[in-house]
Amino acid sequence: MAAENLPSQGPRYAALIGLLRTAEALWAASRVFFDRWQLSPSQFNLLNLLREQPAGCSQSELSRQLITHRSNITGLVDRLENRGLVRRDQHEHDRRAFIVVLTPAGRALLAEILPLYHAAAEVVWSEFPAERAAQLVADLECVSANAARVAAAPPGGMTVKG
Amino acid sequence: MAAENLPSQGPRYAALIGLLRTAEALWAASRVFFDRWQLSPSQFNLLNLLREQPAGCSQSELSRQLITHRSNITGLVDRLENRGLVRRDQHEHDRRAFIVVLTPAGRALLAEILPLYHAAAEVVWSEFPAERAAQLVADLECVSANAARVAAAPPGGMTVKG
DNA sequence: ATCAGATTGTTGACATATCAACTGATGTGT
DNA sequence: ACACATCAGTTGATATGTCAACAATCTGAT
Repeated sequence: MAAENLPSQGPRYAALIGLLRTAEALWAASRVFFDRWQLSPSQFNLLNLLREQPAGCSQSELSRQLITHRSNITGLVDRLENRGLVRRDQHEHDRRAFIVVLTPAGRALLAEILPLYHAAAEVVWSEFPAERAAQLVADLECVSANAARVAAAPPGGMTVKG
Repeated sequence: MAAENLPSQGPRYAALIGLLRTAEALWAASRVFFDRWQLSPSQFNLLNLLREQPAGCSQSELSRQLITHRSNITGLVDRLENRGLVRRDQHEHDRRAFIVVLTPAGRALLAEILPLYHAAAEVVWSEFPAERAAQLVADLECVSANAARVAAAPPGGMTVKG
């Protein structure tokens, strides 16, 4: 009974488990951070994306850039619109589409958050020189790309062995 | 209008955004991986945790180890129990609690998954020597701990300035 | 022995995510 | 011009996550 449940079955298995756990912890920390403004990380990401695109964005374009499903954007924009942070404008040439834009209130909220966000980033990386932080992110992107590849085309065959 | 939306407002801000993005991508990749067995990453984590604790686990203990709310475990165990992968046994000394244990079917499913999971871990880390993979995870844990700290006690004061 | 305070698991309300199916509108090929 | 495919957004079903509130049970202090 002690021989069968090896705590770690290889350093790379352990590293992958650890990676997923810390990824989750990071996401949870960002949720705590944004709670002060009753914003979810997803809501912040959407607002921040709109800030970088002052002309606005269709919902489909938002879903592509946020790497999430179209249907997700509906409710996200609904709630942000109800709070007056974004607005749905009619698209000029396409009657199917909306253009989602930041309202002044949304822009003001971001102006309040971003300085604290930048300060938080400094603390988060305080033990790493900027280059090493960039290297860590690059390495993680490499790992993440490998993960996406192997998840889509797994090493044991398409589905189960068959 | 071009001077105001700087694409990156400092390397550490950019690194933090990149970190959260890749963390999300990693989690999404793991979801794709487990889809073949109609398992969510959370369901796999629960099963895998039970594998390491053959005597079973109360739901509260599961929630602590999986870093999630108690109420989450209820539905998670419900669905796994409906599929016959885990079982709720009565706790001997505490009539409030259940002991959740793997069924033989759950153990068999893990035995099918784990070799593929190990193989996937090898591919994911293929460009990194094992030591460097461990270093990356250690660095990420450090960053993640800093993030949790700064999220809970933000640098700009408790709530907003005031 | 009893009562106050924790703890366990469930429930309900809600936010976020997936996917399939649907309505309209746009585009394209013949 | 018409048929067909594609795309935009919404909706409903479901899974996952948060939190607050509740009943039942355990624990400890008096």
